[in-house]
Amino acid sequence: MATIKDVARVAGVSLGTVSNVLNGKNNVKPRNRKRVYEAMKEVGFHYNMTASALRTKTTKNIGLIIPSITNPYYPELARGVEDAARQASLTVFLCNDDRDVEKERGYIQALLSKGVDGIILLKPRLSHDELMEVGRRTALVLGDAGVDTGNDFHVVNADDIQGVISAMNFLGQNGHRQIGMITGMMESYSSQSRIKAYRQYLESKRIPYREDYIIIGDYSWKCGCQGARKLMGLPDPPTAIFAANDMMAIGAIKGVQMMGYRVPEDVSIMGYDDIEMSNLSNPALTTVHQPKYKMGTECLKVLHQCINEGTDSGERRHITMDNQLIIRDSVGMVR
Amino acid sequence: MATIKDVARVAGVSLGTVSNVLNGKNNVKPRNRKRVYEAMKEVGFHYNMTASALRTKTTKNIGLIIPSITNPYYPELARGVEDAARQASLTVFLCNDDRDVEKERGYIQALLSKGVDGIILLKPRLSHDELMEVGRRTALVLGDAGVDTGNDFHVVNADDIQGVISAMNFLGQNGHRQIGMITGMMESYSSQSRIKAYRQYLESKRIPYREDYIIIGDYSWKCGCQGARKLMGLPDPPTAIFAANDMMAIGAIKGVQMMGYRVPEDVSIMGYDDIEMSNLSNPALTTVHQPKYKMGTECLKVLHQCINEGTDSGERRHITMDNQLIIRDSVGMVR
DNA sequence: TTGTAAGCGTTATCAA
DNA sequence: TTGATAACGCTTACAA
Repeated sequence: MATIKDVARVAGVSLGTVSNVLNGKNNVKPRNRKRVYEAMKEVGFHYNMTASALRTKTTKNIGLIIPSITNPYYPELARGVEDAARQASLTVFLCNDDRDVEKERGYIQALLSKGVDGIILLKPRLSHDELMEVGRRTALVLGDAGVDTGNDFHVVNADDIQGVISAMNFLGQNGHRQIGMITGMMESYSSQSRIKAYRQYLESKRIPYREDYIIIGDYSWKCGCQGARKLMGLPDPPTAIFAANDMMAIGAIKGVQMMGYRVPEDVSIMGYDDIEMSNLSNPALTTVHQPKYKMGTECLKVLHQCINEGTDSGERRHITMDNQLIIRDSVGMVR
Repeated sequence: MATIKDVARVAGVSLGTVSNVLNGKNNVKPRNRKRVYEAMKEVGFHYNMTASALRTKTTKNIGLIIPSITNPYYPELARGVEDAARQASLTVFLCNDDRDVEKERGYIQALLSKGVDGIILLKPRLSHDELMEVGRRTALVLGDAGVDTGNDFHVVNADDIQGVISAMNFLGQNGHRQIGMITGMMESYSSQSRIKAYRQYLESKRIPYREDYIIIGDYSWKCGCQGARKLMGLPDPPTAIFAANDMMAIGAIKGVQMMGYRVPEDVSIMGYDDIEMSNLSNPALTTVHQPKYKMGTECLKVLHQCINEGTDSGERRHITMDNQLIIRDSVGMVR
């Protein structure tokens, strides 16, 4: 493998000069610059970023840690960070941690040891202290992180409260007061804030909270299907079902249809996320759009700033992205 | 940042000894090994893989280049390579090339320069020669690659011919002889082989090939929707529609339903891929299952062998994975 | 504007 | 079993 040394020799210039043309410095005589380019071609030179990284302590690599790319929420987000990373000449390591602390820790250690310039960590499970330590070692941006992050981290969140409230409001406007909910896993921060917002809405409308209207789900469509069936099996079933993500909502549609109910004539279904498939369910799903791609680009933008400023510049950015109600066909007036 | 030099000093041993314990060599006295560990803790040592990579010329990083992670075919495949990579202590760079040669080339150059130990490239667009050059510089595994790869590369393919034939056979068994097809983009190798297999089936059954039964699609559900509508608008519409992927098939279901047709009573719809959503369409989609996750793990397995053997060990592996017909509810007997 | 040389943090070779 | 030392391929003072 040819190195800059070979290039220098062939071009009849010094190492430093070759390095300078490689780095686009303008303190090189055109004549020499040309010679260097020719020599590079002649010897078949390939730049070695590892060596550069060792010297400069920057790899132009970043890590993206998400629960799982197979969760339909994440491909778009990942694409967002990737596109923005590409623009910033960064390459991204993709890591799926399955929301498992051990895996998360493992990936972070690996990334750190590989010298990434920064890490975007979604739905972090690590303790505050551990995260602080990571933040000391590299640029760190948290996504979909809990409130307990205080002002210690850069955070990009979707506004779950606002999203849930607008969904509930729309249900309310359609006359629904008996609203069942299928939640996500309760250890998830966003599940908790979604259910909190649900209760908040109920209180504001003086609608009593009913334990039996709550199904704890796991974000899978099967769960949505079963959950909806359980809800509709109640002696006093809800007139609307709000699922904490679209997969479960689509499962819920399937579930109630299997029982012979029509959507939305007999029961309304509201989703959350607005994944591509929501257009395609039958009826098309009314849901809350999360700006997934935008969240990805935003995460990278913050990370990039963070990298350029150095880790320890005082201010921590806190970005909250708005969600938007998407009205399609799965919610109707209460019968 | 503490280095092994600091560790060595504090532990009162030499650099080499520290390196040896770090690399799990057993030629270190237990006593010294213990001292080293203590010293590492004391000085807060963090292993620097960049330095190691420079010296050993192996980064434990690999690249995965796919068209786009937002295409529902790829998350599962990516997860497969990631899981297998994790087991092999490899970290993976994710690159979306949108099937654009320039982007593909750009990513490959970047990965090469970053010293990846290998690259998994799906649906390659580069010329044979360029790919050969890449293969000379790093371990290379091609996925979903055309036939023109000859015996020059390691290749993992799904058996499109067999998959399409079994789908067509099933349609045939249900009495269908007028079968419309919505293809993928024609520059895609797998689109071509799918349509080839379609024609092959027709010939074998002595069914004339009809140009007007072919819609050129782009793998999007919208296209499936429009395509199906066009097909059903024909004076002599098909009794079954075979879409080259599930997204288009689900779009097709939606499209024909909008026209008032029932699936499968009035027209049957067959998909391809078996993405998770196919369970959820209404009716549930009959389709051909592609072992996406398995393809991912298989790609990595081959790459890993390839890395361990060195690039130039003669034999090129060629793996073809079977597809499997999944019978659900969108195909029925011809009326 | 160019050349020289030190150094980034490891691993590997060789001698002790 | 250990220690000293030379790489690995680049960047960056500093000197010329």
